[in-house]
Amino acid sequence: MKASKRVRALAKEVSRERWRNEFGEWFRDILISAEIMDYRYPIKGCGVWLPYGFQIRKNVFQLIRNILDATGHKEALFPLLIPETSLAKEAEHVRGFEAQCFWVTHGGQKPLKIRYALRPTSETILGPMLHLWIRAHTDLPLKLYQVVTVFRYETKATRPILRMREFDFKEAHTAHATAEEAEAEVKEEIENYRKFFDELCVAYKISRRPEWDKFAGAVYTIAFDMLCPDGRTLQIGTVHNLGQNFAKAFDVTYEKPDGTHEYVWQTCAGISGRGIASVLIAHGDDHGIVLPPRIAPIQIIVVPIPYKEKGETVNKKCLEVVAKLKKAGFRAEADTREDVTPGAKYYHWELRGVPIRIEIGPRDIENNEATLVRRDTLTRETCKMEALESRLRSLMETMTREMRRKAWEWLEKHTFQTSSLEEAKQLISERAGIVEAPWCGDSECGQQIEEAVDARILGVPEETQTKPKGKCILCGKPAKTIIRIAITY
RNA sequence: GGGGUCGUCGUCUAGUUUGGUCUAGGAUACCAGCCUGGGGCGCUGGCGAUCCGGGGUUCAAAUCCCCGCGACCCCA
Repeated sequence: MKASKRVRALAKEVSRERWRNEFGEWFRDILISAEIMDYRYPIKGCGVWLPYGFQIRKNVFQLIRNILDATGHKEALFPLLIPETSLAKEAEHVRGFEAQCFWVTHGGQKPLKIRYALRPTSETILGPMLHLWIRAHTDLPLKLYQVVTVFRYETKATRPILRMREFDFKEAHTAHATAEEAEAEVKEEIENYRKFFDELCVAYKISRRPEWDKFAGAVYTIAFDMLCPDGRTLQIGTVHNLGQNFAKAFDVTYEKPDGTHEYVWQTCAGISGRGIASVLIAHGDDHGIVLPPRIAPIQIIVVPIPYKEKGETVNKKCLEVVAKLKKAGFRAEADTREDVTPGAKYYHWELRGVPIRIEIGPRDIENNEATLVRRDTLTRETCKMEALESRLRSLMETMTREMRRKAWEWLEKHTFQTSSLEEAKQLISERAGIVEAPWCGDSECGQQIEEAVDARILGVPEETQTKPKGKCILCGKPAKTIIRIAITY
């Protein structure tokens, strides 16, 4: 057992056997052992973000905040409670959400006259306020976002981070004067999310969800999906064009320059804690998680390799290096625990995904060097002390680039094109990944495809304009589009 | 919505079929000390479980029955 572990550790390719073959268990274990989330809270679907996980989460939040700020979105904070009367205003919306709401029914001992829902999403919270705030075209566009937790009463398959009853939500809400502006905003949100996931080095497919699977109350829904190692996809971000549906429900109108009035055009977009999960999943291996330097709470861990009487010198050197790196803007720390061997420290920090490890021992000091180890490849190199900072900077860039490339390669390798229903079925049953096939565009037919292959239709590719060749995979009529099919989380 | 499997130290697990030998065993983690130190070192000692919660059957329940909570899987 120990021998095989050692061999694995020193092998050229970092092992991903468990990551691939026992993904569910791998993910669960990693959350606890890497100290990201403790899911043992006594309510189903609720978990505790542990300090290390919370720090990752914080860095991811900062990333999305920066991106939204840069496109003129203003952060705000709306209330948690929704009066039932508000939730009920948009017919489709309430139909989609009322069954998954937690309801506040009492104040103290007294039953409430009007029940309150804990927000499952916030469109109907914005509604009454937009009605008050928006008077004229000069008030538009209005671009807001908030970072909150939302609540959905999942009855069955809850999973840590992937499907929780309480989960964090970075939701953007916008209102515009024209349909065209709303449409442009949707494009902008998609670009924002691209940037976001590119920074996280996560690979994704962007699909226009089919009619029967769009957001309740939206005109259309664009979704980002990633592929998990077990061949199932995970929805990690959505952008919705709401048209005037909510504006009509909440009577949100504005005065045009010519004095007439019109309902506003709205969009909304959201990314949940799954955004964090996507990073953990995309880059994981049998040693643990691998964090892109951009979001790693600790970017560099310095491990002293003390030898008997030289222990003092080595530790001193390590602390010196850390101080220097901190000054240079790196998030660096030294692991000077005395009762833990260097090897144990390697495993400890690899599990937690620290991008770069620096080892400093007597040999390094003698040569005025440090030994650097990359977390993604576990490859070693030595570096002269005076070149350390620039080398670390370039290493981090290289790592980020290669992690991104590796993730995309993996996604593409598990995306299949076929025009045969049998083959699609086969691929899906093998959990091979995402299947792309020609489709006639008919909803009825689409839902029959879902049944036939026993999987979900993610939708029509949004990022490419691939012309479909041939006939619909099911009914044989001329194909109008490509659809993506996969087993989903 | 329907069906199934399961719940034992922090974690993983033995014991449950056939109630008594369980004062619940092991591994790992944790704590103390010694020894080490370029990939999970070793040794010694220690802490740690009213067996998910509640009720029932029985002389006797981790073990059988019922309800609840929670986890996992399959089907719709």
